[in-house]
Amino acid sequence: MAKSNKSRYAILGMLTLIPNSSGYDIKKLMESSTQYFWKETFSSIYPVLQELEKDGLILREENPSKNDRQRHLYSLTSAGKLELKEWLARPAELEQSRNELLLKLFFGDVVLPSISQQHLEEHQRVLKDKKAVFLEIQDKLQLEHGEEKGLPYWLITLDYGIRQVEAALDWCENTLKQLNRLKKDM
Amino acid sequence: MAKSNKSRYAILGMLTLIPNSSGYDIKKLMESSTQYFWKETFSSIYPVLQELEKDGLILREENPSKNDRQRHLYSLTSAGKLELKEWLARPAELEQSRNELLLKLFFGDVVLPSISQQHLEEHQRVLKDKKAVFLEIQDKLQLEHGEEKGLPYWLITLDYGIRQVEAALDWCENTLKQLNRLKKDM
DNA sequence: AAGATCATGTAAATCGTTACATGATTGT
DNA sequence: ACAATCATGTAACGATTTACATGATCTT
Repeated sequence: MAKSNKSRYAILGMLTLIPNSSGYDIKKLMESSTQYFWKETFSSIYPVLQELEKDGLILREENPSKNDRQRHLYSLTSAGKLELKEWLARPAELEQSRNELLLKLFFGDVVLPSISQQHLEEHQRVLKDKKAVFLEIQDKLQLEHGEEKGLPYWLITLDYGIRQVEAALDWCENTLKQLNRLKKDM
Repeated sequence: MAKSNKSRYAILGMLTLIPNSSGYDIKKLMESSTQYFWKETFSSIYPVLQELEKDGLILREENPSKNDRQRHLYSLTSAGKLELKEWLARPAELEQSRNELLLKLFFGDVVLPSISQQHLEEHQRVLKDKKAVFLEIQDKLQLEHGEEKGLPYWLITLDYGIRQVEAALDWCENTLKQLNRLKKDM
């Protein structure tokens, strides 16, 4: 029995969006779509593709066109599509990750407020960039993929990212003000 | 040279909040404070405590009071406090984690909208509970720790959690409406 | 007496990332 | 020619979680 590896489903899913694709293609697609909530490295993609083929969930094209380089092109089998659907129907587990910024702020009392402020300002910059990127993607998606049936779902995940970033930006601003007040009271 | 293990700093930090504490105490404190953005298991805490002691960053109390059980009580050394402060001054790395819910929604087109709705409704329930817990902690912190100098910093990290949860709840509500519209258009 | 929880630790499994290794093809 | 990037993979490492192992103490 194969590992209950979630990379498997991410890869199966990507192959529904771009059938007849290589590991390389899958990586590129993830980079331009799910990157901020799901990504894979080549080191995980290639072994998983081999596994999925062995399990009969995907099929490797035998005869790629002559002038195509040494690309291994895969497509979902019906068993693969079924497995994907079954996973989609199962409840999602939420794994909360560590947040080093919050940990540093939590111990903020141990150092000067200006240190916490610097962390926040840096975070603010990162968030602003992130938001700008999200908004660009939002525009591009609507312009270039307005026809595709998946669009509403892609926009939903983007919207999540935008809202989280906006909330974090509000928090940064508010927190920076608070830290200024703390400084004055010292 | 020891690993650049971030657990080390989390544990050093906890020992500034509750000096003369055991691994068990540290775990309990994390559970009631940093749990939602940072937690450790016993299996990581005990080895790290041994390492930190070996590195001279914490000191194990030699003579715990007679009737205290086999507890190992640790406190920061000045070298430990310095190391903590140095880490606090360094920029925080942000590790974004995977989000299985978003991945499932991203592939929402492959299944019926009602499946995505179910995921969202379940998520909504979890978020509401989480928010309620956060608000309780907020009250409790202000009532029971109103005097402590660390309080503003603890509240800052809580505020982050509350704002993120609220933004996620807004997103859930909005997304559920959208999915209803999608259903009608089918 | 029994169950909860206090208390510390090791071993194994798992998972993901980084480094390594190789080579073809395309664009300038 | 040369750089970029296309393209596929393996090996090693590191970090975290789960399982295992043990036993004391407190509460009812």
